[in-house]
Amino acid sequence: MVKRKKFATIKDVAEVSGFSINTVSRALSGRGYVKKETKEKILRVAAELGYTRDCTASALRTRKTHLIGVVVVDNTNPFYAEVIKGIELEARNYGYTILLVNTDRNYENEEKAVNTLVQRRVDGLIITAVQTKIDDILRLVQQGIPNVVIGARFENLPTNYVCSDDERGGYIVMKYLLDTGHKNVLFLNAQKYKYAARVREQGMRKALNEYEQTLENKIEFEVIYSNEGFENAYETFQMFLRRMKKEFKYDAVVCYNDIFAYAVIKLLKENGFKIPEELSIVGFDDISFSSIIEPPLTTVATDKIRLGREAFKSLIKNIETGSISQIILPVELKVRNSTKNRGNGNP
Amino acid sequence: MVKRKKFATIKDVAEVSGFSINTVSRALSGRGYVKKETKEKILRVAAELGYTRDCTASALRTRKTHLIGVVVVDNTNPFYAEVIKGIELEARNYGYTILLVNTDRNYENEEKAVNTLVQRRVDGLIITAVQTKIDDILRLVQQGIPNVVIGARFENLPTNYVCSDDERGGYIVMKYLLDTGHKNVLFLNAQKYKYAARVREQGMRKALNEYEQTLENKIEFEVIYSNEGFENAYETFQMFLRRMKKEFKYDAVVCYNDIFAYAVIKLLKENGFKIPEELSIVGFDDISFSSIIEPPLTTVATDKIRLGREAFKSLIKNIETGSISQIILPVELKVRNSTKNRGNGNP
DNA sequence: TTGAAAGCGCTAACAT
DNA sequence: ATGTTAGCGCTTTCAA
Repeated sequence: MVKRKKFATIKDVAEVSGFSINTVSRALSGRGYVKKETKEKILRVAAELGYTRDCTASALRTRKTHLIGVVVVDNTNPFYAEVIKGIELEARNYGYTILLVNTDRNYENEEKAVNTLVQRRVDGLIITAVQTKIDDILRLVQQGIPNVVIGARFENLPTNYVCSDDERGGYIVMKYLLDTGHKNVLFLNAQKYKYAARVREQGMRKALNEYEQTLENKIEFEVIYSNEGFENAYETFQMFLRRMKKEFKYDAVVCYNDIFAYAVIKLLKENGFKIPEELSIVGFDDISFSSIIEPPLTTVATDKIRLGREAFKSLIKNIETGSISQIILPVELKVRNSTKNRGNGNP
Repeated sequence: MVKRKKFATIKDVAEVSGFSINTVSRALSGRGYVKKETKEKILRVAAELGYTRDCTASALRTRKTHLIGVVVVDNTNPFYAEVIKGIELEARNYGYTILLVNTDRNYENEEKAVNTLVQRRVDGLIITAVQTKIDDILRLVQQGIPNVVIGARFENLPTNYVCSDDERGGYIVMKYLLDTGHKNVLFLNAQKYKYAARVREQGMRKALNEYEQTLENKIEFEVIYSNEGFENAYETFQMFLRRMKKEFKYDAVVCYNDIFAYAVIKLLKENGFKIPEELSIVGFDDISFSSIIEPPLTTVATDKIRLGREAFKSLIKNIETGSISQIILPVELKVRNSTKNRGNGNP
């Protein structure tokens, strides 16, 4: 085995170069005055010795680790994967490195994650919360530890958050469906403890109300709820289909996210439904597979990389200036082939 | 703004509890002798003061950060996403936290990533290498910094690696196609600087040779190469199709990975081919969408979460004992609906 | 069973 | 422009 070599320290560099520890420190960090030739010599010696700064030491001294904690429900979920990518990209730009922890949708894990990250003295945290409980986040706020929550809003709290405009997302989906002549809409939503689940439904109902008031037109709208994940959605929708038997009357199924939509599409195909001929399917998130699946999925898109970048920028601003930012990113309906115009809509 | 509170230190706990710093340290870390009542009192005081251990300080003193660096080409790639998940899961079990850095398939980024992680004094690194150049990894080995490479083998070097049995993967794919009566096989491979690209092709050729020797049966086998990613594969295959025009004669297209396969399926569908009626498609990796895409994709599966876990365990073993492990995980052909038996095969 | 003191590698205040 | 010194919060001898 190759024995791990001890790293050279600034002390070593000082001894070899003949300057003091302090001068070496200033030369290497670029802070403070050093004569040009001195600096050159020090840098040369440092290179010879294979010196690399020890971040653990400078972190202890300066109380800045340049580390940020990223707590996420599941990094394999394509939505979070892109958010993480955005965070990491921006963090790297700013000289930060991210500590990644998954919670597997479990609040206890989330709490543990936050605790270990605090122990590690991260400069701040970005959290996509499980949302069944938020005590851990409240505690962070109370302790004054910089943090940004992604995908949920705490309306009355002075906390940073970044999320997409989910109410508008729900609104534009419903409006689009009504405008294209759909009369029977089913919403396969996620559980309501999720912020996005609540407001997407709100947005849809808002569009529905507006439409019904202007047109005196009766629309069927039903909502069912599923736990997260392809399997759960598949099972929930399968049960629903069975209960409906032949009386399945919907001409559109809106799904809480694209993964739900994949489950719905799969089941409907298996049951002989033609999409979009017989009914339309809509998702949320526009994850990358949605454009290559069959049929390509109509969905409400958010720029997930941007979501991540904004979250990081919001965090860094909070770290540096203490200012709070609450950011809502725009959404956009991507109309693809899983929906079609059924005529006779709102002109 | 809520001012960030200074964290309580063991010194604070010592003063309040009336014991020495050292005793407090032992009580809190669990190392060394402390009387039961003393310990209880100390723990109580620590809790009152909201004490949390400062990892940056203990890392400096003990030279163990309990941090590991994970360098990955792109965390949004479903393959790597699962590998990361496996690493993170196992790391969390062992009290380690992962630092994640993307390289965007760029060697310079990989080198920078390795350098910053070394500066941060991670206890070890897990790297899915870009593979255009491996100097950075050689340097790690030479410096005696524990590391594990995922997905590539350095045959003559005493380095840790974990990969799947790609040669066998190629072999079983080709064997399966021949056994099910395919006569014209196209392989849309990745560029050959990739280890997996080379050995998958080798495995396929091996099966081909065995078959031709026993049966005196002539099989057409052609290989084309694409850069990584859906778009590149799409473009490469599109060019190929155009060049072929109407003379596209293959009854099977094997793809370097599932993402390539999605591109191929999309293009073939767009050009009116029926899958699997007219030709079979096979991928590698079995990422989660492969079972829900249309048609469900036949592919060579590896347990990616396990790949990640094994990588971490290999790393930790190397850190603790210095032993080298080279692990090759089994592969399995998942036959789904993108392939079919064309009869007249090897009985 | 507990305490005193040194020191990990770095930075920052102050002195020269 | 450079050096001296103290100290970040913890662990680790060693001594009591």
